[in-house]
Amino acid sequence: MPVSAILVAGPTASGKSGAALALAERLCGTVINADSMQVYRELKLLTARPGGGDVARAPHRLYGTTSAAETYSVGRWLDDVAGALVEAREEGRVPILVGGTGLYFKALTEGLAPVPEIPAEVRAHWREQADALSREALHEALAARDPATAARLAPADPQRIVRALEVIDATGVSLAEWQGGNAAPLVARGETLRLVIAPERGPLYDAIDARFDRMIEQGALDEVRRLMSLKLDSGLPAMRAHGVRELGACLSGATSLDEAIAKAKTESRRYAKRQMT
RNA sequence: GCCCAGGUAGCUCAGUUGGUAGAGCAGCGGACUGAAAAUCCGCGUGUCGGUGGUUCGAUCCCGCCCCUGGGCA
Repeated sequence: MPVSAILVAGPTASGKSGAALALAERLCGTVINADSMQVYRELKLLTARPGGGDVARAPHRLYGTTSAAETYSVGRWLDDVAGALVEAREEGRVPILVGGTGLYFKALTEGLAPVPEIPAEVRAHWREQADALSREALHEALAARDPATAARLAPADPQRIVRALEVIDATGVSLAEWQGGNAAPLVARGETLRLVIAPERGPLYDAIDARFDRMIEQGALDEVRRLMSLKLDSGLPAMRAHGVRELGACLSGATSLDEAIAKAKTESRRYAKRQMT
């Protein structure tokens, strides 16, 4: 059975990128990003994006390709990956996908519901509603239009409820129905070699802490200062990267650096825990 | 040395008019279909600082001791 792609997954700070790079060198591969945050150009240090030395050793794709002012998504990633896969194959290189975003791997190997792009006005409208309404009211609004999807969602889960609302609003079809028929996956599960890096909890947490200290030494504060100077909407995905809010609070004088560092480390640890489940 | 205030979950603290205690955060388990580094769900036994005493019964009241703040010498 042919292996059409290698997938490398694992929690943050587990050494995925290094492993992928080593494989790429040995197998004549192209490293392709499967991380939702490493796509943002302005976030290099905080997302531990592969640097110049790494990029020189093997081709890297889909890193730092998007402005932090944009909202990236699984859908966009699938489009981008499709191109990167074609390119790698044409060059005779093995695609090595590496990243911590489980949803991206899932969409890659299982396909995604073919929901059309939702107009920006519709998305903006429901996001405003989410801020304006109570959680219960938002859930009731969905139940009135799309009882099937509403029944599957927790009333306290505004993010998914907003998504369901914008889909029924823009397409007239229930999200539950859309999700019943996925588009064909880009790579079949059986044709992939899947590597999962699963470190012990204790050493992993130590690695997370040590890596964040290194980020600070390398100028993570400046990176956040530059990001802040763009005056972007705090609801943007890039603004939710671990450390952005914490270091931002420190820069504005709201908290001490030690406090910001401790909080950012905690966020990363909690994230690693979620990645492992 | 003396006087005050504290010592309760990993941390910050609440509480029990005496019937062995509970929140937030952390932590742990889990879910997940275009914001996923997101969003959401579930999980609370800890010598209630130590030791004597009063009491049917003490984490709570009393004595002594230890520790931490603050004040006075």
